[in-house]
Amino acid sequence: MSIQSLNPRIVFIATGDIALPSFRILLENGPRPLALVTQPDKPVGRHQILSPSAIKTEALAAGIPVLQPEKIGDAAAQLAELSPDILVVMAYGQILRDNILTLPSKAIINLHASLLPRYRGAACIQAAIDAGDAETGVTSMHVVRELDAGDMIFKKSIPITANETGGTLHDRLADLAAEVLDETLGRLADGTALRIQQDAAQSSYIPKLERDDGRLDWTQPAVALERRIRAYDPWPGTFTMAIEGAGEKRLKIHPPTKVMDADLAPGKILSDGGRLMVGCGSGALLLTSVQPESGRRMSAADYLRGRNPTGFC
RNA sequence: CGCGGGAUGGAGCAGCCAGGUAGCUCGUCAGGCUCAUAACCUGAAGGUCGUAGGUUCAAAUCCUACUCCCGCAA
Repeated sequence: MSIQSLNPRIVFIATGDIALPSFRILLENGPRPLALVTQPDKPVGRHQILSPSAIKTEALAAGIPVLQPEKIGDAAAQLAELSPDILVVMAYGQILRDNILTLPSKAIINLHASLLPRYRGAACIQAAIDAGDAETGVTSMHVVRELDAGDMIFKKSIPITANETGGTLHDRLADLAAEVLDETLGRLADGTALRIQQDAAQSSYIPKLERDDGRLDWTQPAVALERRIRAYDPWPGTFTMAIEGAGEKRLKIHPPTKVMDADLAPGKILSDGGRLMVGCGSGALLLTSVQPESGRRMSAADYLRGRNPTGFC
């Protein structure tokens, strides 16, 4: 029995771009969502222009009604009128309360970009790379009050490559999520869906990342820093403070970087022939791409040509 | 109009506050040294100092407007 033939009434709840492929697969293969719930438009970019999420734009283009309540609880009555069978939640950005959890007749499911119970929370993608995991994936689960702690239905994994960044992994997981959603809906429809309790002892929670979390600590081992620089690209990015003369200037560090077997004090710089090497807690890191304050992204060689940093901190 | 930084030969920067011959580190080209070199030495070419106005005897430098780039913030 296919999910399409049952034609459950679905409402899609999402804001982040990672949900786009999943939303599209419903538009293409059905069941067509009755509505999209997404966060209110927010001021975005350098000029703080009010902008809709990409998924809202797609929904409108497809003729799907869009709801943008300040708090999703405010829209409970409106959603109840749609009498949904299944709510699909992904990267929405608000905690769902009981008045929403009890709405659908069949299930409220969430797609999460990690192999639960590892990496519950917002920064799950970065966490997998940062930890040096060999693989990660997408898990579908039933939504409960505790964040990302519901019973799991289905999961699919993919390997993390050696030069994986948060950005590339985000995109791959977005596509994977669409497959997981399709499979999950199918299993729910034909009654083969599993319900696997999460082992709380194995769980970990990764809070939302802030800009300042990207500051590199050069006393850490080079291998850990190399992973972090990849994990945090493009969000929140990594940076250090470059000591230039009497002052310090912010310097963004972009991947790729290379771990070197060199004995150099943490934060100390070795530059020769346009190569920029920084000492770490153990080993050193060869930087290839950096971005000074108010400047554009440039090679380490270009950076050294005009600036004269004496160390990083 | 959210806050702030920037635009100077091919690259990255200094010079601007206290206007008066355009500089640094590289790159390019030519020659030299060398078994040889991305190393070293010598020399050369290359810039309407983002655009348009204004002030001035004189503007990269002061004033005004505009264009583009970037950081913060989201």
